[in-house]
Amino acid sequence: MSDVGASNLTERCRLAGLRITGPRKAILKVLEDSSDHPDVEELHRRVKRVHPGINIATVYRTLNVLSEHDLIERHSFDDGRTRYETIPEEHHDHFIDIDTGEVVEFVSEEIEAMQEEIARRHGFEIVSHRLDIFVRRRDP
Amino acid sequence: MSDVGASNLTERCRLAGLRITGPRKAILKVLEDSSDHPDVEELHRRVKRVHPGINIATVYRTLNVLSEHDLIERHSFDDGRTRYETIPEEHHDHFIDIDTGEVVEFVSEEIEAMQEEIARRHGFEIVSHRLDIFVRRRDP
DNA sequence: CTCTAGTTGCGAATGATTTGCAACTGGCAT
DNA sequence: ATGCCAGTTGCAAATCATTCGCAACTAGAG
Repeated sequence: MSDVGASNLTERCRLAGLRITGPRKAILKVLEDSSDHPDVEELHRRVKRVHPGINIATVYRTLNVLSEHDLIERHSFDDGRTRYETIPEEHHDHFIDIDTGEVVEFVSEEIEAMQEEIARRHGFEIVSHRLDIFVRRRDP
Repeated sequence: MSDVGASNLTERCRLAGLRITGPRKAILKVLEDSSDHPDVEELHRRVKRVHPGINIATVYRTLNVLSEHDLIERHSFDDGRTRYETIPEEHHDHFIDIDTGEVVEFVSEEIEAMQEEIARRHGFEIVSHRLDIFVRRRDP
């Protein structure tokens, strides 16, 4: 019962009609085990540890399929490459430390609520959003 | 006094120590005249109308120089290409209509304030941020 | 007017991501 | 179990956005 989450993403893939192949199992496992926001190259590196033969094109293709099915989330901060994370239980936003590149997640009900409010005023319905705050550590 | 803004960006370039060349004049003019958020290819297209011979590499280089000097702002929504806009008088965030691709700007003091608050709680100092809200028009 | 560091055009190089294609393989239907 | 076949994979080549090397220019300081 410790890795309930493990079957979760795989199960959702199955429900989405995706075939659970060897390479995919490996990719899904790595995604589930990653609590950070790795880019494709890093994911490929991690996946190779459990499924050595895998080609990076497969990683790209799988990530695309997964994100098209809303099973993972794609981010583009500002470093040129795309980064991924599993869809979090509850939505969150990001602090990006511009000195270290570290990513910290946070949630704010108030901000979310205010977004809804503003969107409504503009006649929009929110589909999704992203809030990335670029920060640096306060001088101690 | 109608196009005060026109000499503005050019002037700021001069102050930043940049040489105002023919190609640059053209690029600056296009940037000033653009109220949308064009990508490099689109900017190149527009610049060619006023300075036909210009190479896209020049556009790239100039945009990089400008944004390094904080004279324009670079955005990466989710379509893979980078888009630019002149630095707005006051900061704003974006609604992106996922059906049409249209970008609408908005400001919210409250959200800004709330971000400061949250960052402080996390021991961060905000350098900048971006809030992109992906929306669709409310059914009438 | 001269000189030179900053700029430009061009084409080739890069880096990230996609695609064509032939060989495989899950997993539903026998 | 067994066979079938659309979905998937590996590989290499292709594509896309962006950068770079370099020789030829040119603002604009002196």
